Amino acid sequence: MGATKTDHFSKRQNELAGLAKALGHPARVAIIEHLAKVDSCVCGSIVDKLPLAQPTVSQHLKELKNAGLITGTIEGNSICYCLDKDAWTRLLALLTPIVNKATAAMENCC
Amino acid sequence: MGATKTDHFSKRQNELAGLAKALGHPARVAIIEHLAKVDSCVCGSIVDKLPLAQPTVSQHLKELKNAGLITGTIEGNSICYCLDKDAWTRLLALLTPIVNKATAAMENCC
DNA sequence: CATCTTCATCGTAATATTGCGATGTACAAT
DNA sequence: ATTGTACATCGCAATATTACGATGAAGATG
Repeated sequence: MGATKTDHFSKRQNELAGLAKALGHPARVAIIEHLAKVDSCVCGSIVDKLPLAQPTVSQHLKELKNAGLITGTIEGNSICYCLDKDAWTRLLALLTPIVNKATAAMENCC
Repeated sequence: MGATKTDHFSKRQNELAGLAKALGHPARVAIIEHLAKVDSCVCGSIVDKLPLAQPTVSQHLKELKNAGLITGTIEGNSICYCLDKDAWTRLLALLTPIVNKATAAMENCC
């Protein structure tokens, strides 16, 4: 065992888990926060911002791209990374109802 | 290698990564959604809702508790699980600025 | 063309996660 | 006291993740 039983869960559950999993590493959070701080696309220079070797960063960027949280457009010799609007909107849409329930639940609860 | 270099990143980044990682599995999303749907604490009966064996569910619940997303109170023979208001509020607070930037960035971007 | 820069991929080692059977613990009920 | 129920923990096997050196591919630059 060790493989996640993806097929036993709903599409929605797998979608949220996939997005959350992509965010579930500080290096990837750092990448995302950097893109958010710059407030636009970033061509190159992402490796320099992280305390990790280039292949490792490349791998993290790949996972973020696979999850859909960022896009990468080839820009001459380097690559232009950008936050993906739709994915982040979707993530918030998936989380908000849960957060609402979580904050409301305390009333009639332990 | 293989160990996450937690100490190279900021407290904030590790905090968000930790919360996201806990959500990064469909079984744990399913648990959370169940708690949200019921809209109050749930004593027992969580194992029955998942297509996983009891020790596996117990482990997922433990991770959610460690991340702080849920609380578990001993209630006689069973345990009362509940969404943790503060953690979810915090998660939203960590994500919102990023989402705002993500939705705004498309304007002046690739 | 030769070379540099930028990023991806391969291969591999270390470590973490996932899943479950077996077993343990604690309270409840008879 | 014995049995049952609910959950946790242990131990193991299968798989996934993390990290990086070495190497490869593609455009830029001299």
